Amino acid sequence: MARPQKVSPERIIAAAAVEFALRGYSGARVDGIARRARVNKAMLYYHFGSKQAIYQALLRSVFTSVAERLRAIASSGTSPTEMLNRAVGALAEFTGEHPHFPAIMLREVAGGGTHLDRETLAALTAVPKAFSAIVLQGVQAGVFRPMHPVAAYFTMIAPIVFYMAAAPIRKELAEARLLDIAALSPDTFVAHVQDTMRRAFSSDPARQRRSKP
Amino acid sequence: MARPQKVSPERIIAAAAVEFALRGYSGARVDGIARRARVNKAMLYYHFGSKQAIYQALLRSVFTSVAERLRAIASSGTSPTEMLNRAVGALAEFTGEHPHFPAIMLREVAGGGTHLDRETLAALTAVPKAFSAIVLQGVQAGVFRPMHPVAAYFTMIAPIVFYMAAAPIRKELAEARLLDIAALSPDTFVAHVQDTMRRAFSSDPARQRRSKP
DNA sequence: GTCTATACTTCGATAGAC
DNA sequence: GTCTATCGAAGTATAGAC
Repeated sequence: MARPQKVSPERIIAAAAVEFALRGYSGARVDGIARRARVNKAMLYYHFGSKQAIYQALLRSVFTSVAERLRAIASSGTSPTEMLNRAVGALAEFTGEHPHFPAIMLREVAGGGTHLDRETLAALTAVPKAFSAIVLQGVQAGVFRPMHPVAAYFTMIAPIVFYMAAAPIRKELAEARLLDIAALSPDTFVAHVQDTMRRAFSSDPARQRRSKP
Repeated sequence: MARPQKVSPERIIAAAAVEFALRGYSGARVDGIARRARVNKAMLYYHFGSKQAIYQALLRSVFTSVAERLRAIASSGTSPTEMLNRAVGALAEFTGEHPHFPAIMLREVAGGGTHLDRETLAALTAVPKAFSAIVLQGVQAGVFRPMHPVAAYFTMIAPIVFYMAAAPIRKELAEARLLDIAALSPDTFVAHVQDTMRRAFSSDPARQRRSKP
């Protein structure tokens, strides 16, 4: 019978996601995280010990979730082409649930892993590994052309993450009438990436429409 | 006959590029920029007035250079497919000359343009506009499938910038033996992206090899 | 476990001599 | 134009009461 007050650590991580995504590691303020989580700043230090520890806990949580979704798709038993579609869709869907994910990923890549310990790096690595499993199945089945699975990973995840993270700047450019992108909705773009990846990965044009030549 | 001391503003911008790329806007230190540029900190304020002004000058310079290269390709008169190859190559080449460019771009996208004035936003916009000119030529000639040119832009630039910016983290993961990417050199990846984009943008399999069906 | 108050540090910016 | 010295704000982290 302990009670009322919601858990805390989860709320703190959720608040940290917003703060780090918006301002970056250095720009994020511990006070800002505390305010967003509606807990006292001392609580952050009580639960996590440091700003860096909060950051690492956040990244481990995010990357582990993403990798799990991709692994589920990789072991679903459907066709590689369908897995590819679902992988792109799953990333878009994950972004819908965690709108801060793309910016966090972009910032961490740009930061070169400076603030990460080995465990967090391992969690990050699980994402390309999960996607590689999909690519390898497609290549071995002959429906994808031979390619380095990590190269395929970069060409798939970068457009999705980049476009999604660019949401604020796209909005700003559209409103300032600097760029005409009214027709480019997120759904449209996700479909574009699925189409693009399917064409780019297919082993050859003849097989592009039928999986059994 | 003024003399000795090299110009300064250029040196400051070059130093700022390194500092901002490595640490992000908030993480970058004005003292750090001054030290890298081997000028006194007061000189930065004499020439630029504020940290933010240095940042904006840097971004205008970088985006303007990139846009110019793409525009040159767009008006070169070669085939759209060749332009596409050259655009990807030009971005890779630009990164070779300005190794900090990818991280700066990723960080700015993630930051949502927060630190930018309208002029800098316009300079940023020139990049997708220049690439769109290439895409539109290809679509009108029938060698590219119909697509939103800005969608095409995102799918092309994101992999290059993302992969290049990831250089430090790729190195770290490879050395920690967390990911096997020894075979994935920058040259290999650039060729992969060129191949991927050519396949993804082609109007249809039959036309992939001949421009006149 | 939770909060207030504060110690300690770092950073952006400027004053003022030369 | 260039430098040294420094101010004031803001930031991370902690002490200590409850």
